[in-house]
Amino acid sequence: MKLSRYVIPTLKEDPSDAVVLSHRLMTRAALIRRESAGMYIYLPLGWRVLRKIIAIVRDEMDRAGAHEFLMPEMTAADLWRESGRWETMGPEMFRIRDRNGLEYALAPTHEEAFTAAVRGLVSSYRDLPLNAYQINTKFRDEIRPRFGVIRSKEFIMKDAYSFDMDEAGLDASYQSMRAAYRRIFERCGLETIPVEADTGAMGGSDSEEFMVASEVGEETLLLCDSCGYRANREKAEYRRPAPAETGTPKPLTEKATPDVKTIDDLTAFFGVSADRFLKSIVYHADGKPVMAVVTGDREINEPKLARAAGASALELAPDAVVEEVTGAPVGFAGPVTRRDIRVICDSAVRGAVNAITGANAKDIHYEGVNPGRDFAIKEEGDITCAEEGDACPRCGAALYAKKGIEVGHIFKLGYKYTKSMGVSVLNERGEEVVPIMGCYGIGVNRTMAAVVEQHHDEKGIIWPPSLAPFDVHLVGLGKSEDELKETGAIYEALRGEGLDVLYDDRKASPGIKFADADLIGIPVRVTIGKNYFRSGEAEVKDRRGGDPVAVPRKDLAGRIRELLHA
RNA sequence: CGGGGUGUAGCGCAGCCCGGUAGCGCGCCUGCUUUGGGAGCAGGAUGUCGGAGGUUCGAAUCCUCUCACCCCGACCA
Repeated sequence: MKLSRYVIPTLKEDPSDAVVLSHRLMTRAALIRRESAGMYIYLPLGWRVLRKIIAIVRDEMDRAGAHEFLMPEMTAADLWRESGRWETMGPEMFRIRDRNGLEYALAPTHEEAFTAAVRGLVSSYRDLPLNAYQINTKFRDEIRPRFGVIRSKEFIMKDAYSFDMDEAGLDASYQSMRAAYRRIFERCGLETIPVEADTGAMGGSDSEEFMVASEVGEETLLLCDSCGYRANREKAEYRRPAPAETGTPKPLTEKATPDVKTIDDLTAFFGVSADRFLKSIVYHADGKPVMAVVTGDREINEPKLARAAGASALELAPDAVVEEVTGAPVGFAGPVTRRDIRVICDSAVRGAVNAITGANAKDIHYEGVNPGRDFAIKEEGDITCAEEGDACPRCGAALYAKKGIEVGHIFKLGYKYTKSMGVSVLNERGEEVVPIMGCYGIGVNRTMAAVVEQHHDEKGIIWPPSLAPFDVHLVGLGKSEDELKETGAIYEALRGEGLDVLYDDRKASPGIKFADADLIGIPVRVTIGKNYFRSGEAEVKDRRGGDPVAVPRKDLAGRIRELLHA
């Protein structure tokens, strides 16, 4: 490709709206342009990279025995009503109507669509296992699109759905996808950390996310180097320390605490550490109020709480609801006073002695609160977040935290969709069996951004050869007609060798050409300039680093190949 | 949705407080000279100052409404 005829509007300055590095570099290197909030144009260069990623994903999925489909993006509302998600998906799902008033969703995911499709395609155990996938656009009305292509309203996802006769089959499908994912990310030059994950709104059991460690990651991972435990903070467990305070129980007393509401206020007011308090927060779990009680030094983990409550939607209750169920303004809630509200306690609450908690009355707290004596613990479980420094649930070593970008997610779905949507096949004995599902996603655009986050320097992107938009960046510095002709001949010769060449044939200064080459980040740069016209040796430079090497023309293609495979 | 902020040339920004013919840098076009790490000189083009309404002799600037976008918090690949 001749650069003078291509569309590569590189930018010298950072775009003002880009805060993360991958977004800045991808915009400056002319891979993407923002179209509007959360929507991006992929320029020819960016689309080439996406296609490389897609090709790797497709190759590995096919190798793992999955079958590629192409599903409609517009999915009929009835499909979603069958699974019950038309009601539960919420505003994240774009909903539209046709001229007759029929309702559709712009698919944010395709469980229903694939389940319905497979329902009509399989009838016998001989048809299973089946793993169906597609590489297609997803639409999500994100609360807040962010970080360029990392979180957008419209993105390309590879989503796969496996159907098996039984759990053993599902496990085999799951493990096969797990292996394929490892290969995919490895081939993309991405170092990923697989972590245990929550299954979220899709519902299911086993679940792993593939994370790319990055400061701009929106996920927090808790990791243990000593035993290899790795989990998303939403899911991470931790070993509880033995209760520190084991004094004798004191009587329950009221204490006036005017305007003392937060744990920070309380530690200052009482002059004791945060773990001495029982923090009581009122949530709405599927619209019903639930009080979560944890020790004051801990953060409530909402996914864990939702699971403990058996709720699919969980959010902080509005202040008015808090006042109604506790009889006090926000800041004075507690589990002691009898109220008609469901209470879920963290497992650390049971060990508390002489704790302090809200008295469900304005400006009053209780001291000397002893669980079991002053209130009954009816429901308890782990509903708090693990923190850096907590003990690993497996080996007890200290966990440490890292930020990560989620690029892939695999999980065992179970029977949720096959049951609700009535999928069944006949087994060997002619009995109806409901298949069990697994579900596997990769964010293609996000993968691209994650690669840029992981592979760059101060000058620009450094593409892994497997994803690079071109193999070689040929910089022509010649001026005379003969020199231009000679450079053009080298360009054609390299193309003839089967290399993808981006030929900078512009009439521009060397500085501009080198700067653009560094910014765009094609793995090998070949310069045809003074040295070549003097000695017949081209300058070959590895974008990853190292000094340029002089290479005779006849050895060029071979040398380039070596670098691409290094 | 709550909190903070920004909309002025393709990009990055100044001008706004204190109203008076819209500017700078980069990029773009023409010519000459240059050119192995973002060249020089000369000339040139480009704006409904986000939109609507208002105040005023006069609005990028003041007022009201509105739209869009960005950043910080609740969702997920």
